[in-house]
Amino acid sequence: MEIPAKYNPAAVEDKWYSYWLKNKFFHSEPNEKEPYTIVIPPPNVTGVLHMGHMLNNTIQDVLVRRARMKGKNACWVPGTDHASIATEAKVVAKLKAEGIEKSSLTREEFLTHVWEWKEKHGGIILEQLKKLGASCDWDRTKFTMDAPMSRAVINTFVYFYKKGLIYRGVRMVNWDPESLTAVSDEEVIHRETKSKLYYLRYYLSENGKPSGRYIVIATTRPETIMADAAVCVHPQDERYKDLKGKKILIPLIDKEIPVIEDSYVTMDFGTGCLKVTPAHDINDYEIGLRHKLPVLDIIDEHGKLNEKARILVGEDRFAARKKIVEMLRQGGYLEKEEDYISQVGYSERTNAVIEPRLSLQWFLKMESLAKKALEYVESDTIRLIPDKFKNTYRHWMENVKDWCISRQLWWGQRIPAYYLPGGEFVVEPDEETAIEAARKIDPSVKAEDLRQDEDVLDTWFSSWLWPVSVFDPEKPGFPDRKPNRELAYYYPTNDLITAPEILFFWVARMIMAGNEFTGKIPFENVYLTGIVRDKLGRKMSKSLGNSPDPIKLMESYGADGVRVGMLLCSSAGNDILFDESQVEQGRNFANKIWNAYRLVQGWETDENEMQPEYAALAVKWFENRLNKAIGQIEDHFRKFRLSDSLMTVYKLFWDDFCSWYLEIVKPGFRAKMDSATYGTTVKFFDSLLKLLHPYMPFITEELWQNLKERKDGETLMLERMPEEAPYSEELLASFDVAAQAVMNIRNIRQSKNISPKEPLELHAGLPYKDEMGPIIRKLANVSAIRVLPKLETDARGVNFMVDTIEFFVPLKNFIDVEAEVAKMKAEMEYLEKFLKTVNGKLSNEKFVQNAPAAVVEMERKKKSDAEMKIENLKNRICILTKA
RNA sequence: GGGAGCAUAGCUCAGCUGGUUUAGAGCAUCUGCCUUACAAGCAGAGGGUCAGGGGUUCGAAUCCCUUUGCUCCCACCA
Repeated sequence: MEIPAKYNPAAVEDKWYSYWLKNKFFHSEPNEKEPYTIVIPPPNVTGVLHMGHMLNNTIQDVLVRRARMKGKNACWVPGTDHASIATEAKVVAKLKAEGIEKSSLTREEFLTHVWEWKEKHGGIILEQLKKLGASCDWDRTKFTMDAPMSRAVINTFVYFYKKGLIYRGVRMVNWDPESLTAVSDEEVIHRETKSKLYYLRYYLSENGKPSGRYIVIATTRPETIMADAAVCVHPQDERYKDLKGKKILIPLIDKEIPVIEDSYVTMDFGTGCLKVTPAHDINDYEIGLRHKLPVLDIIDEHGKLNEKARILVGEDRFAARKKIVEMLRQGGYLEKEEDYISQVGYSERTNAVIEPRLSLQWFLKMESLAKKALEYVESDTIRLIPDKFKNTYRHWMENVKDWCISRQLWWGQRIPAYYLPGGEFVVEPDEETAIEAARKIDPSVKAEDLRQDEDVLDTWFSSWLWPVSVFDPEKPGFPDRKPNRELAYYYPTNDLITAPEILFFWVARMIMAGNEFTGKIPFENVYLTGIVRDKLGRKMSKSLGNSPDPIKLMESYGADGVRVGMLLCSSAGNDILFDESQVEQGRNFANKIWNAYRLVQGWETDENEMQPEYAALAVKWFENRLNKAIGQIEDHFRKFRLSDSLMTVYKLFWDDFCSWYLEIVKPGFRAKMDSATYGTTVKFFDSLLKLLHPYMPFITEELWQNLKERKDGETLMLERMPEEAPYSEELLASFDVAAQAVMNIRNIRQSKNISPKEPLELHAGLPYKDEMGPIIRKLANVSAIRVLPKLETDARGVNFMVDTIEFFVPLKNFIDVEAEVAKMKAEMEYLEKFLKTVNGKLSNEKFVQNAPAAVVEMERKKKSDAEMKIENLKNRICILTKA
């Protein structure tokens, strides 16, 4: 059968993926084997695949496939996250485009729309992962809002509430006026933003009327002055000593406020006077608490001024800022304005400027949870890879603040707090138990009197249960409950592959929840991938349009090619600068494998043919080479050096197998191959396909299926990975000498214009052992190798050295003596310099005394080798110049 | 403002406990080749003051200090 010269991934990938699915090769059930478990970091249910997912999931798939081939019961649990803010925002936008306002819908109506959207778009990303070859156990696919998963969330809320760790309180929260919800500290991104610092005159009050005297206050937020509760100066500030106990009037509205003293104020910033606005600034709020100042909230949930502001009511905060500046200017209150760069908080989800806002929220106390979570990482019970993230992890855990877990959204798990008409509330997993509990407070309460909290829980409050709840959703919330069979078998999971940006959002919290409910860690290793950037180092984003479409990429380069491209440039924790040329390299590698297969399968064998000597030697050498590489690969995996492991296989296949092994055993034109060599070659190919499979599942399955007759239901996926075996370093070294000789002879042919078809003779000096002679003869077309105790050279031929072995290739014609001598002189110069540094070391008594014996010995060998080489060159130059 | 990390070939990175390192790989570049598996290939070649400076040491890309330049994390001095 004619095989095309180029590998066509499209013809192969879908075929094998459905074969794997059909045979349920990805499916795992608890059994007597050792488990290997990964839970996927659940992507947003409405998301589409981006390059970050590609990297992340390729790594997971490599680890899972490899574990499976090492005989473990590998289980990779896939799923999606309901992502409350992101999903709700998307659906709100979609409804708006259809002319429907969220506010016109009831909660139930809105949720129906979201579920519809989820059914339609949810899972696109999972389908895309299949294109990548991800060997997830799809039968286990979970969604964070599946009924059992949601119940787990509710149960944990009730658990922590009853444990006293969840409380409700009025706090300054980060308010997102776009999505109309509070967000956690971690979801606020601070960016330097150009703004202005306004210097305003606040007049001293004389019986409620402005006196002639004023003080100047610097502010970036003049639109909040109506909410000022005081003016604050530093107690030690001499300039304002006489203001003590005085009253000040807020400009424009002439409201009287006190002057207070607090050491929070920095004397040398601005004017040393601070306006205190407890409702709209976190620090001011704290000052307000210390001085018992009234809190006047003048900005509503949309970021507009409300009627309490008295002026500019209904204006957006930014419009109001412009307008009030104008009013202040006209009123003579504006002393000056300066350009100013300040750190402004933006919502991670909507990019709206965060408004500090007082509101009633639910919080989880973190201190006790964080303690244990820190210990696990500090003691390396959980390993972070790379471990430089331990520092940031520690810093966060030591400075952890209570977690605001309520969100003013509808999409998510609704907080199971039920309010009685009297204002009291109970926290219970469902309405029935809530009524029972409520009746203990007020026996007359009826079911319809209870009102459930309107808010839902932060998405991370559900995803922190993920490694537990995907196996046993009944367990979270009940630490004493016996784990089910699945949890007992698969948990703790082995490796977690995720991005460092969610180390705190997610990883740390999974450790907390895992420990709380199972008493165990959720995973052993956390491999933190870098951010995928474009080749200019910019983060890939939709707005920049610098992110390639992963699906298109796979269509043009093949999934295997893309996987290889991603892996080659990704070391743990480093950002990866993505460039299509890397993917091209992956595709080229797939093509190389394809063509090696074409070569091997095209060979015809002859039972009666004897195995040539060169083939026997090549087999012996490659066996050793393979074993060495397997050891190196094992080592790389132990250290999570995935790109190095791939590079090792890459070179093993391309350089050692294709460029050397196959070239040696390749029979002459139209000749047949002996069946022993053929059989071994197929065996080697088989081993290589196994080593390659975790990185390149599709092409390897395709070739493995064709390499021999296979039965239906057989798969490379479940074959055993070749195992480490001893090898001989001497044998490999001996081959290297031969390989060097071959390369030198090829070089000579090229520079002297001698056809590869013309046989040459080779003379070798004494340290040479002719173990690999047949290989040199075959690859370099050498008719005979003469090993001579004393090499005799003349101007009719070229010499070269491999290590300290001298070779000579006699030629028919005289050579260009001048050029040859020049080359050797350059070589000699290099060696003499080298010798000088070595001699420098050896003549240094302190070195000889202090350095380890082995190091000194090494230097001595360097010295004698260099001396010997120089001697050889001298002789040769002497012979050539005399002749 | 505080903390952490990084800086090695044109690019992406190795270099692990200081000693086969006058520093390696892959890609890219250049020069030959459409040689009967592969031009998505083959055979060669060039390319580096290990960011700058100082120190420790017999010995430094590696350890310490410092300068510069990037990156990240934390922190709302209005």
